[in-house]
Amino acid sequence: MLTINTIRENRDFVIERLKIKNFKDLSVIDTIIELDNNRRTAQKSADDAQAEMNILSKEIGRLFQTGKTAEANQAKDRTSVLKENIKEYNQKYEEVSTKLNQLLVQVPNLPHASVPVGKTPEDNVLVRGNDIKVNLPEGALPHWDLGTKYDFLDFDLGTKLTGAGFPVFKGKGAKLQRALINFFLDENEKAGYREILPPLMVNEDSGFGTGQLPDKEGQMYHCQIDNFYLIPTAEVPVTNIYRDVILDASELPCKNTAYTPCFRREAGSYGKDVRGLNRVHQFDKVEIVQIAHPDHSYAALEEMVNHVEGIVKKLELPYRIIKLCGGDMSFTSALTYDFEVYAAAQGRWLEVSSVSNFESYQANRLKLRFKEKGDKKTTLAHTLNGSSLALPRIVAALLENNQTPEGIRVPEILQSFTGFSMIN
RNA sequence: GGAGAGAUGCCGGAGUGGUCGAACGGGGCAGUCUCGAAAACUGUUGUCCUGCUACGCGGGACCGGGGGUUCGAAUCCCUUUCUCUCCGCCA
Repeated sequence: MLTINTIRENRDFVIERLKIKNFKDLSVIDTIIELDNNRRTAQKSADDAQAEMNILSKEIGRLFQTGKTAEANQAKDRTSVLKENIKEYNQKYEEVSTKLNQLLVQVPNLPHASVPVGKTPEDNVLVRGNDIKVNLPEGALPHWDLGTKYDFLDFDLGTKLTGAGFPVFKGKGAKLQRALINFFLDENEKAGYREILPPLMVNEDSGFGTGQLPDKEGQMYHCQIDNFYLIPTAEVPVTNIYRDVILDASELPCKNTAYTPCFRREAGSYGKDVRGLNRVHQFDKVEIVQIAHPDHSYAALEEMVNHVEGIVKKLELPYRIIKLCGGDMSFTSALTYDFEVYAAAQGRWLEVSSVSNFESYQANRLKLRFKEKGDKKTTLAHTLNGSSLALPRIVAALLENNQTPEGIRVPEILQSFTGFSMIN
C-alpha cells in the first residue's frame, strides 16, 4: 500500500496519478488524510495521558518503598481518572486507525509516469516483438487436439482425478514440462538469480504482504483447517522471504528465482478463451523476483524484460512485448510489461509473462526496508517480479506452431533437456 | 495424535512486579596504539509511532501474537502460534 506520508505530502499528485489507473473513488484520499489527522490527535492525547500516568506510577512506587503508605494510597486515587482517559483515547485511536487502514489498502499503487493512459487492453502499447511467420500444415490442430492425437496431454483424465482445469501431461508431454522448467531455471541462474524451492502453501501474513489478501481472497485455494493458502504464484513465498527484513544497502539487488506449481481458482471465466491450456487451475511457472534499491528499480525492470525476451527468443516463438495502460495494470503494480506469444492454430496471442515494478507498494506491506551504510534511517526497498516463464501457454504455442505432418518438432534449444526432438 | 520444556535486543544468555529498553558475553561500528594489521584499551550499538521555535530536543510503544490482573508487568493469570525433547504414526 501507499505510505500515509506519500498521501499526506502529495495529495494532488496522488489523485492525478490514480485517475490514470482509473481509480474511481478519489474522495477516499481526503477521507484518509482526515482520519490520519484524527489518529494523530488521539495518539497525542493518549501519549500525554500515559506519560502523566507513568510519572505518577513511579512516584507511587517510590512512596511505597520509603514506607509512606498513606501518601501512596492517596496518589492511587488520582490514577483512576487518568486510566479512564487513557482507555478512552486508545479506543478512539484504535477505531480511527482501523478505519484508516481499511481505506488505505483499497488504494491501488500509483502508475509510473510512463504508463499509457487507457482503460482496456486495446489501449496497451506495443513495445516491440519479432516477425516470425508460422507456416502451418494442412489441417493444423489446436494444442488440445494435438494432445489427444499424440496422447501426451489429457484433460478428461484431469477432470476425473480432480476437476476441470487440471490437465494431466503424459509421456513426452510430461517430459516437455520438466525440460522447460530446467531450461528456464538454468537461464535464470546464468543471469544471476539464486534458485529457491519454496513452500506451495502460505499463511495469511504472506498473502497480505504481496497483496493477495484481503481483497483477492477468492482467487486462491484456501486450506481452511490450517488457514493456509495455495500459492497463485511463486511471487508470494519468494517475495515474503523479505517480509519484516531490514537489508543492508550493499546487499541490493537480491535476485531470486523459483519454479513452483501455481494454483488459481479463476472463477467466472468460460468459453473458447479458456479452452485447453489457455487457462487452468493448476500450472507450472518459473518466476524471477528482485528486491532493488529505489534508484535502480527501473533499470532492474528493463534488465528483467530483456532477460525474459532472451528466453522467448531462444524458443523461436513469435512474441510481442506490451506496456500495459493504466486501466489494465494490476492493483499493486507501478509499471507492467506483458509478454505474449502467438499460438498459430488458435490464431491468438497468449500472455506468457508479466514483468512488473511494484516500487515500494509491496515493500510497505511487507515492511521490507534497507539501510545505507552509516545511516540511521531505514528506507522502503522496491520489489519487482516477472514470469520466466509460465508453462502452459508456452507449451500451447510450441505445440501448435511446430506441428508437422510427421509430428511436433521440439525447438533446438530444448532438445538437450527433453532427450527427443519430435513428439509423434 | 499423547506428554513435557521453552520463546528476551544482530547472536548467545540473565532478569526479585516498581529508575528494565533491559545485566553479562560475543559480534558490528568509531577511536587510541601501529608503517599497516592483529591483540589490547576506550566509546558506541534496535525498531515503530508521534509533538515541537526541528539535521536538535521531547513523548509513547515494542521482551513470540492477542487479552486480563495491578497505581505499576519481560516478570502474575488466560488464550493463541511457533520451536525443542520423548512416545505413537508416516513419506
